[in-house]
Amino acid sequence: MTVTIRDVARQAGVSITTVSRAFNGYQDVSEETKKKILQVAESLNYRPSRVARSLVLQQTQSVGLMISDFNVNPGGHHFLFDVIAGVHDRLAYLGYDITLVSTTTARQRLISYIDFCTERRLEGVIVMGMRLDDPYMQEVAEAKLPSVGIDLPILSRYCGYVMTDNVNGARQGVRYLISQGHRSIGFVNGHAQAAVSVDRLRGYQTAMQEAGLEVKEDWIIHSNFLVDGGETATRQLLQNHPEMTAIFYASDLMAIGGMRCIQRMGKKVPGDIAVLGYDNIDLGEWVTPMLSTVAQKRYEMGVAAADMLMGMLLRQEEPGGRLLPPSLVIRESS
Amino acid sequence: MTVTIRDVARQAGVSITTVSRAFNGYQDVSEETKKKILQVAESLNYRPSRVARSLVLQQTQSVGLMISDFNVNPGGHHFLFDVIAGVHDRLAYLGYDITLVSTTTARQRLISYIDFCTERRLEGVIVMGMRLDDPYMQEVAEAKLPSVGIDLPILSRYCGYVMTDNVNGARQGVRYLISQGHRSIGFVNGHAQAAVSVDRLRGYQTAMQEAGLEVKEDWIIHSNFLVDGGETATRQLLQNHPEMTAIFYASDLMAIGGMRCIQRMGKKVPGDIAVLGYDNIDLGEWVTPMLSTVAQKRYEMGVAAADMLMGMLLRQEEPGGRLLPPSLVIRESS
DNA sequence: CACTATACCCAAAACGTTTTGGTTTGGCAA
DNA sequence: TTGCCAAACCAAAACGTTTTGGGTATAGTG
Repeated sequence: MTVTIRDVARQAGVSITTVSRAFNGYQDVSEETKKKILQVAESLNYRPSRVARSLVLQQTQSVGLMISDFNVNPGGHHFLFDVIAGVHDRLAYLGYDITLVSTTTARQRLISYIDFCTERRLEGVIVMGMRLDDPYMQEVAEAKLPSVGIDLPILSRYCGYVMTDNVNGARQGVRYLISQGHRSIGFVNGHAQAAVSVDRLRGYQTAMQEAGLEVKEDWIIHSNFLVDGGETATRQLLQNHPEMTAIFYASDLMAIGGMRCIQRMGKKVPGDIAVLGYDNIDLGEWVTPMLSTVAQKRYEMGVAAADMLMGMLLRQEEPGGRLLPPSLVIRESS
Repeated sequence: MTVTIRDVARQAGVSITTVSRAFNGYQDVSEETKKKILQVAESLNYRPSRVARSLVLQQTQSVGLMISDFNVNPGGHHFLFDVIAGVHDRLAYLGYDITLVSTTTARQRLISYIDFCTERRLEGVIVMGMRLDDPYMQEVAEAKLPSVGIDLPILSRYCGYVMTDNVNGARQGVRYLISQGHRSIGFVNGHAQAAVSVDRLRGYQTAMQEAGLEVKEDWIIHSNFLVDGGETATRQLLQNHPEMTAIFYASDLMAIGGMRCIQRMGKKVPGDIAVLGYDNIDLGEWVTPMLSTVAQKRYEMGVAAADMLMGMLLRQEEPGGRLLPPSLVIRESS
């Protein structure tokens, strides 16, 4: 059926050792036989089997890409897609394969994360989209398998992470709003089970305190990162606190929902209420007014995560926590 | 290092044959020894190696997911992410693994699609995001490897496809505009190298002709599926044809760009110009006015593609062309 | 001529499974 | 006793590679 190294060897009149060595660029095979072998291989359409290779080499050159709750992650694509692209490009460039892993049921029975990975002999894993209260969290953190989390600050012997410097991102954002003269600044945060929410909250608090402004608990609302959540949170904020002149959102999606709500209430953005988002998704440029936001480098996060994992795998580097700098992009909404 | 079936066998005092058979649910191993084996395996943390298994079984239980131009596909996430989720969920459910494949350079040298897949012994491939003029197209079509394209109508002995019924989608959409009294209806299509563009154009033409309306060539513009493309195309259309009262777009992104343009020109949607998009991306609900659109079932497309591929693999079914029904969702923009 | 160095090549073992074609054991009927 | 059967187990081959530890010429050197 499939053509093997043995077929090539027979056809070329050499041993399989020689074929193998010819293919792997060893020096102890003459130019002549090498040419012959390559030519025979070509004519037979021979492709070396990675699985046989993996078996004997005891390494698969492949890592898992774990995306939590793939199917029930509305709006997740705005963030995750670019990260995946970054991870993919970097790993593919280094010759590593990517296998998709999910936390959801496979074959109807729940298979443990670590079982899945060791059965496939994955050499490492990149984890994304996971909540802090996800039951798999523990497993990932404790596994003796090199892994790096994206927006998931777990650090251990085998486990590093990459995320945007959310404390500073939020801090810079709020600081900008303050610099524009705002004093009553609301904050619509994401849900508390996202690591980023914790940091962004701290950034907000820090910026307010640094400016000598009081941090009022009921200026802060936890929502869901999505447009509708931003809308309802905004309504609540504005009804209870008419003095508010600016709102900072922990995601662009919520900010877009917020702008919509504000405009529906007959107020102007940024005239009456300034709006600042977080993420810099493509659509921020296309809403009216154009959304100001704290930008995350999503593709670069993927690349950084891949690099960290490769560092562990290839050069036994220690995992760490890598923070990528955010940047402020001011458009029209603030 | 890693614990193998041999370790389990030794520790349990049986042969590796018996361990294997115990694990695979054969009947000729007594309850007692089976219990013993399972217990030993548990205590040793034994996990059978899929790679050894693949080698002897001559099947990997894994398929490729090929995403064309992963990194240079702005806006692609709106469509591709959900499809990927569908493909993933279905295949994971059936116990198949997914390996990411891209058309881009791996290890700096261009590796052929078919080489990539056979080296890894992938059993099939699902291809998405590919243009008709992609150099890989030919290769996919001619490969003796079961594959199904998404929005890529190539049909051969080994190659099927899944797409939305774009002819009817466009036809229904335009028909709706006509039913609302519009007679001068522009069409902003995607680029001609996308299979869907061909079909949507035909749908537009059909609907116009069925209503006895003339199809004017310069009412039709080919653009790029993206917001900015929609914006410029709209400006062009409206400047040259002030009589136009409705525009149909081949993507929601372009429709959103179009609405922005129309509003910038001081006209009202849908009062002056009615707008109808295509895709039903999440943001259509959150622009003002809310976007009317032809909805595609993205997740279901992924599931259908996975199902077709599995049908070929598991039950030797013939590949075919599966068309999923679109549906009209009318909101405020038309 | 004997010895050594070099260039080229190869047999066999190993990787961790599955499966084939057995063997062994004990029980039971004739 | 013998023969037969079923239940429980196993040795060995196979899957397609890589690598180790050689071997055999040929050419060069003293």
